[in-house]
Amino acid sequence: MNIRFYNTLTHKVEPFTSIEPGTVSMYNCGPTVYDYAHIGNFRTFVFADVLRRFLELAGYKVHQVMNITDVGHMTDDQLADGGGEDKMAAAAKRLKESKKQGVALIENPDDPYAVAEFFTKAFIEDAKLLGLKIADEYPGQMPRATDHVVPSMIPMIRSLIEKDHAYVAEDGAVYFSVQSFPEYGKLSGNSLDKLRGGAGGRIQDSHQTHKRHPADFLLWKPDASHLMKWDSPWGEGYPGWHIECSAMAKALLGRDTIDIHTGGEDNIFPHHECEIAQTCGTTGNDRFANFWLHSRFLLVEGEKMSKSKGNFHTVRDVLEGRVTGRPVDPAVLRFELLKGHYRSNINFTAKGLADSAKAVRRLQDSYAAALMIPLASGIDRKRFLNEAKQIGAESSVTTDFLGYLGDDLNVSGALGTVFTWLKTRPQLDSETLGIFHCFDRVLGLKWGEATKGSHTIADSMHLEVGKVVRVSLNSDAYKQCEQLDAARAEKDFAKADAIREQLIDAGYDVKTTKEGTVASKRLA
RNA sequence: GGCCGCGUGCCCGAGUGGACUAAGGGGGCGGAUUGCAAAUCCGCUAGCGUAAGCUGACGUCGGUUCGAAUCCGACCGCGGCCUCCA
Repeated sequence: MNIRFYNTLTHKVEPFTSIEPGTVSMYNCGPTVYDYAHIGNFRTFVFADVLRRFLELAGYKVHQVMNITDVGHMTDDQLADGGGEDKMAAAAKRLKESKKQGVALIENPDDPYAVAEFFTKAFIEDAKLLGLKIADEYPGQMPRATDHVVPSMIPMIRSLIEKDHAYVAEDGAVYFSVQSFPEYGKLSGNSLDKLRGGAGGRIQDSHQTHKRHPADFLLWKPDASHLMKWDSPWGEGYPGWHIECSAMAKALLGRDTIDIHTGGEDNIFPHHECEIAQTCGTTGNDRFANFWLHSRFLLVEGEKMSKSKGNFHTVRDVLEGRVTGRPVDPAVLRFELLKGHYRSNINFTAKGLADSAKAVRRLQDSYAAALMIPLASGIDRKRFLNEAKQIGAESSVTTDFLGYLGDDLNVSGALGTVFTWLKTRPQLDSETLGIFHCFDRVLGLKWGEATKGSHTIADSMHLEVGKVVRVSLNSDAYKQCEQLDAARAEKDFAKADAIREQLIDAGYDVKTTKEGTVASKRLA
């Protein structure tokens, strides 16, 4: 199929082809683990996940790597070139605060490795809830930077020095020399003479004096006082902020040039620019990644997300109901984060979340109905599912869906085909089930699993099954549904309404169908 | 100061030169159904008109074109970057 992506490197939409036919190597800039991940982080991670899933549905084998940044690094915005407070130290401080308040999240907050481990675990939990496939490949495909300092980063730094792309300055630190790499600036559209040093207000003059060029960036900082430190030919210290991705991409993907590299828009400069310089400086190739894809930022209720504005939400805040006052199903948050185009800012709103909940409910109910076919008709379930997958993948509906995704990952357009198709009231057969299956392979809303713990019926699309199907997986709610039906049959409406209220209070959406009452877990 | 992305109807969000008479979702309104709801289904949801139809409308103003939401220019607005940040 034809696939096109907007490539930040070339500033245009280009046809996508992989280096090796049939496989795609992809590196995603991953989380820092000094705190819980927020919804803006996950906007970018969900984007990367949808990209991977799309490529898989399109027939590629995808080698995906997402790093976990667990090296301390400085935290003070004004003191970026060394100095300032260590991020791990800041995280430790926060953990101690919570310990004082009686919540001991971790045994020893002064152990940076323990802090990193704690937030890594939290991240993987969040990632699994939100359906990131890469989380199932942890730790294999999700390397931790601390594991790669000695085997991958130090050799790469040494190689850059040998090839005169890096130098040891008077202060003992190792810097990459941007002037040794003429392509520096190509990705972001910057040029060395136009870059206004310090315009971002984050660098300190005293650290600039040892560099040959103001834009030279740190590869190794000797610093015995740093919380996390390693032995190196340049003294005990820690690696620069950009080297980990270059080193781990090479180590885990096993190639000098990869197909796709992704990240948030803030990574374009300097992070990805520096990665290109480092990798190409080592390999001598002119490309690190053939395609650079960047997602735009998420806004909250139309404004930038910031702690001072009080609109800074972690994934947990949203899921546990601290944002909207009600728990939110992870599938709803995922839908909210993926429904817009990755190259537009998305606006996270309470209303949008409610919209998404409605959409997810419709999809889940419809899919659940299709899943009931073998149950309703007594067909062998496994055989039926396999057959359905095959037929679904060949359907023109699936082709349309893929067509939109192939056009620079147009998820909104693809969702349009989903709902347009649903409107046609598809027959409840193996093709329909197969189409749903294909949709969800990309959307990742776990429709099948979501139906667990709720009741559902096979005719929610008003299709011909000829048999009542009501599944009971949560016995309490199911019993209440039966009691409600009995009360209605006896025309004891007061009792029926009371039971309905109970179910609603317990967090269920209650609907009445010809076949009886159905309660399903409220999504948001 | 420089570089980059975006701006669509009540809201979200596709569309990127002619079939746009702007997909799809949400909300709203009317109807079917219901003990009542919810869900579901049908219709409507810029203005005028009984209607056929006419006129608007894609940040603003210009331009290119037989034809522009779509291309070009300027401007306005939003977002990102100019050494930690998705």
